Amino acid sequence: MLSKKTKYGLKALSYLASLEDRQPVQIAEIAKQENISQKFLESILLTLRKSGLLGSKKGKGGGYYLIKEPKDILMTDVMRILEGPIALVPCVSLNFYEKCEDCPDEATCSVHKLMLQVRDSALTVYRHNTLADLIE
Amino acid sequence: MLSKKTKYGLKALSYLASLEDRQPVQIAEIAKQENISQKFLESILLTLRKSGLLGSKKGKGGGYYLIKEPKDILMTDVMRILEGPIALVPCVSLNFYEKCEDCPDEATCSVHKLMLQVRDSALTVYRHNTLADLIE
DNA sequence: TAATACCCTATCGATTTGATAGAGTATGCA
DNA sequence: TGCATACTCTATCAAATCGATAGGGTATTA
Repeated sequence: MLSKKTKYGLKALSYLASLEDRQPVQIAEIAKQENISQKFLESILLTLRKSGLLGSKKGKGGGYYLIKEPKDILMTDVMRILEGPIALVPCVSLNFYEKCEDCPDEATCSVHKLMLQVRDSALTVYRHNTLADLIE
Repeated sequence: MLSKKTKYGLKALSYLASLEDRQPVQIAEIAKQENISQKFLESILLTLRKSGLLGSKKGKGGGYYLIKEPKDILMTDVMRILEGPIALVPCVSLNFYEKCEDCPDEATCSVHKLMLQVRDSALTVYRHNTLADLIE
């Protein structure tokens, strides 16, 4: 299941991308437009800023804004920042690899075999979608 | 993330499929061979039996066995039984559909759009894999 | 009839999730 | 300068979920 964090993060990014200019937008505006708890959204936007997808401006007239153009923001990056690993098990993860404790041999593991295919299929989707594609 | 329940369930099914005959196999044997907590596995096998994938025999010489041939057991069915919805959000689920509370319009929702593609890519994988494919 | 092995319910600690509260700090403008 | 604005950060919390375990019940077979 997709976490609310990821869902809200995607919606917030889409909202920013849908605006014509790249002026700072207040948290309150995004929260209201997208039906998101403002405080929760606050922490999500902070994550996105720290990871380099968003910029922020403090004080009056401040807010959050996209640093890159929507067409240059890949879903692979967004998903890894918000949701974490794209793989369903650590032993097939490219960026978060971990060996299974219980599994003696990955090469013959049926779960490994299946999850490798699932990961690749998901990666293909995320690599072919930018933020711009989502708001068309 | 894939739950341990699904992971163990897949391993147990693969173990049964890898055996030559279809005689009942005791929980203890599967648990030992696949490094799974026996009690936990017990509840998983019970789920698989209730859903029709496994049969069981009580008493001495009893155990669990596959009802269908491995090549006739689709991963779509296995995953739905063990893990639940294949979709990452209920609003794109075929078998567990639910409307999002916060989302005013699915047709224009960016999350919906992306998750629809992810679901389809996962479904394609699960539909093209049977239990027999996993143990090759 | 006794041993075996599945059946079922209950419980429990740990973790995660989604949300909230509140104080701190930088900025812009009058 | 001083104040209002709006992001920043930490702490907390209830609820849900997960993985695991315990223990007794019941059907079957040798």
